[in-house]
Amino acid sequence: MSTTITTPPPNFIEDIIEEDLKQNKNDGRVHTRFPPEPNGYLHIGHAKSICLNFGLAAKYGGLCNLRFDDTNPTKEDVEYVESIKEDVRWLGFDWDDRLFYASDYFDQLYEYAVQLIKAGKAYVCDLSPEEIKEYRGTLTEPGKDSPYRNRSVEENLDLFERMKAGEFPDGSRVLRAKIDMSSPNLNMRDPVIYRILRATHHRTGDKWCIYPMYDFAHPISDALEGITHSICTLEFEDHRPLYEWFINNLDVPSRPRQIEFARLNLTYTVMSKRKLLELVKRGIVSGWDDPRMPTISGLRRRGYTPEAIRAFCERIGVAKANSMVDIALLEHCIREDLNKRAPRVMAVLRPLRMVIDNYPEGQVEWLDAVNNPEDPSMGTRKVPFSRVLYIEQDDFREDPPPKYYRLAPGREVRLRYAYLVKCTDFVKDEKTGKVMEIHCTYDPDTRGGNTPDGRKVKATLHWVSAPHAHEAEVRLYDRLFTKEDPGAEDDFLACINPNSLEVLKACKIEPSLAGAKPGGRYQFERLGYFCVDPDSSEGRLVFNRTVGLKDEWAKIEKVQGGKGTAK
RNA sequence: UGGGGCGUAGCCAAGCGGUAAGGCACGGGACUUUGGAUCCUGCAUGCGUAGGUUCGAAUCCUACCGCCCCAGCCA
Repeated sequence: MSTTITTPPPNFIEDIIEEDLKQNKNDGRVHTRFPPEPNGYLHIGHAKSICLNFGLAAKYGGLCNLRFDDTNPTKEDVEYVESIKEDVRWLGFDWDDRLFYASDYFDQLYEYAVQLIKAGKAYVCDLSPEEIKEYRGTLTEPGKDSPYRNRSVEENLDLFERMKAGEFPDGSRVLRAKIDMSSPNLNMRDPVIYRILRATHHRTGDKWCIYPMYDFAHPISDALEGITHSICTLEFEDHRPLYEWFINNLDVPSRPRQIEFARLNLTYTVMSKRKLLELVKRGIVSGWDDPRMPTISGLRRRGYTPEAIRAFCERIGVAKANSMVDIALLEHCIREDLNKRAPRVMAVLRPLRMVIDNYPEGQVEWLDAVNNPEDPSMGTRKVPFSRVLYIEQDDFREDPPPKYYRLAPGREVRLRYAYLVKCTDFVKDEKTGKVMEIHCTYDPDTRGGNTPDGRKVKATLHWVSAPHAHEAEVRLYDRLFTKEDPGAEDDFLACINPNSLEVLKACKIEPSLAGAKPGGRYQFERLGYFCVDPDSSEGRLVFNRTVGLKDEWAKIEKVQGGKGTAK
């Protein structure tokens, strides 16, 4: 029962595809595409779309293209295309030789525009941007025809040719589709399909000074690639009639169908590229790959796995209702994955010195520790034990609150894989009142943590042998925003969490970690999952906390209204 | 007060006329050398509201209510 593979519930897009397949539309082909604009880094919301598009293709034995929607050179950059390719690949998807760019089709797009003009279905309009807006009408009032709407085919052809040739200044003229200025759908009120824009394109350089609009380029690009199901987000629903208008009025090689689904929203973060860019530009985060960012590169650096992200995308489902997914689900997915795969290791984040008074000075024992109790094939390792250790400050209380069953004066606990120790004394700094050191005695009969007499202890603590410990820096992350839906605030920057990053510089880690490589993921026992940050250097490792372990005590403490140093 | 969508538990989400899947979260318990993991267990007489059709309605019909999107030469 626990091993049943949970198949994701069918979604409405699969229903549509299966119906199309049944009717043998598109000769039974399924061909999707993921069409990012290279104007920012990919985020978890894009991951949903990527998993959907590539997943659908895989499920139905079809193909999925990667196509950059690069029709606006003023906002796009190669930096972004490179990062996008890397992220899609990292997520585990492969577009084989089907890497395309809308800019690949600029020549054909131009010819299609000419085709429209010749059919009397497009015209060059000299209205200024402000005038076009006025003529468009409002939500409740129809627009009115442009005075240039009835130019002759010849004049339009000539003008459009000259637009291309660079004879007119930016913004002075546009090419418009001639549809219906009184349509209740604003997108159908003679939409602009080409504008004059002197900008260097990251791929076509200065070859063009006119660029097609999304609404024109997208359906044609889809058709040229033989896309069968063109999946996009809800805000394009109103554009579907226009998408279909181009498909129906142009001599294109195939007839793709647009389907819309609800984009992903996650609690306690923002997903708009504009807002993410702002966080980067203002230096609120260290970059697009800051581990607090919901970007793919941020999640990767944070220690998330592609498997966890894919599992998440599968569980959230695909539907048309706007929704906001609890970030706890994402955290659940990474814990679930790492629990099975991450080697366990002991690390002390906030060290407290423990001296075992009856343990022989200078003696060292190398004890066996299990690498992953979830997976015996991962084997065991040796960890050094000695007279002086570090334990977590939070694992000792001078006055233990109710339900606290870690170390306290007179109490006995187990040191994981080592011995049972009893606290006999502790040293306090007179000025600060802070506990500086604790003294214990150990029971030699409990080697390995076993109790031959059947004696029970309520707590098992992690520890690191002081003389053998390596030092490391650990970065603890918390949610970037204090509000569930920062995007809904007047100023999303006003609810930035000032404590979203805490850097601990003097952490103690067990020596087996010495050779850890950037990207390596571990469970620090009892603390959480951590991964080695690229900032690590030869002798000094830097770890990012991916996610904490579930923490029963933290819950208890919270309802007790306790202080607690952790978190 | 134009058009396009969407309303099933705290959050996602199945359900397609035969009597409300699943996951997350949350609560209870078992087990435990991680207060982890795992395992049991509880959690919508109810599907935005009100009517109607039907032996039977979350599913069909009508009306109403609420939320989202659209007036870029952005995508």
